[in-house]
Amino acid sequence: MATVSERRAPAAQPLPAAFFAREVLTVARELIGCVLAHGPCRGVIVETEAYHQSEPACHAYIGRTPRTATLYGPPGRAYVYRSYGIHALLNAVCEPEGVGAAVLIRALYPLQGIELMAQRRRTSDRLSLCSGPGKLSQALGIDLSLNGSSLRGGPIRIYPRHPRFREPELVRGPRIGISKATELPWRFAIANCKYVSKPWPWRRSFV
DNA sequence: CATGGGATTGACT
DNA sequence: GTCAATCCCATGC
Repeated sequence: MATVSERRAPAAQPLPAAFFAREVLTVARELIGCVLAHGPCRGVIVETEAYHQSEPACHAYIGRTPRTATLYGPPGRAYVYRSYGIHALLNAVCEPEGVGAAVLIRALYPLQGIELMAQRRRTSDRLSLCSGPGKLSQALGIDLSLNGSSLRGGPIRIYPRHPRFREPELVRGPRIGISKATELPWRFAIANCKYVSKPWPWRRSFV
């Protein structure tokens, strides 16, 4: 008879840089269900958006500047920037080095470190702990100093979806909070998930 | 050097 | 539904 330790899956390694070096839309889709960790806090990624230098909603659209240097750098690093003067938004840099592209992590299903998250967010409502890009950064303690850090060997890590969790059913739609390239359906989320930043007003479309 | 625009959120009408 | 908070950085003079 198999023991518990034999039955348990081996400890997962963070996603390799090669995972992020692919097309940003592919990475945005496949990051759904993966686990984001910082310190004692962990959560399942339930919502993402893709950004690419070829479209004007992406910061990298203007070319390489001090601000966008991280976006054009090697894949598998964190691009963290300040939004509206208040919030730190976390992205995963994608595509080969030299291409400006990233996936914005927009919402998590909290797994571990929930008490600390609640303390930082000043709420105990689990649904609103990480249901937005600014919220999840606050909950996990992610700030601008982590811009450029590795998502594999740095303080922030992203782990693959646990094998015993089945592949999530996804929905897809236009990105939120942007004024340019609003027609692109580059937002992804787990279908019917209550932990996303905003519900899907449109009819469900499967990926 | 001055200005303006946000990949958001929470409080309020 | 409206709106302000607040800061980094790109742009233009």
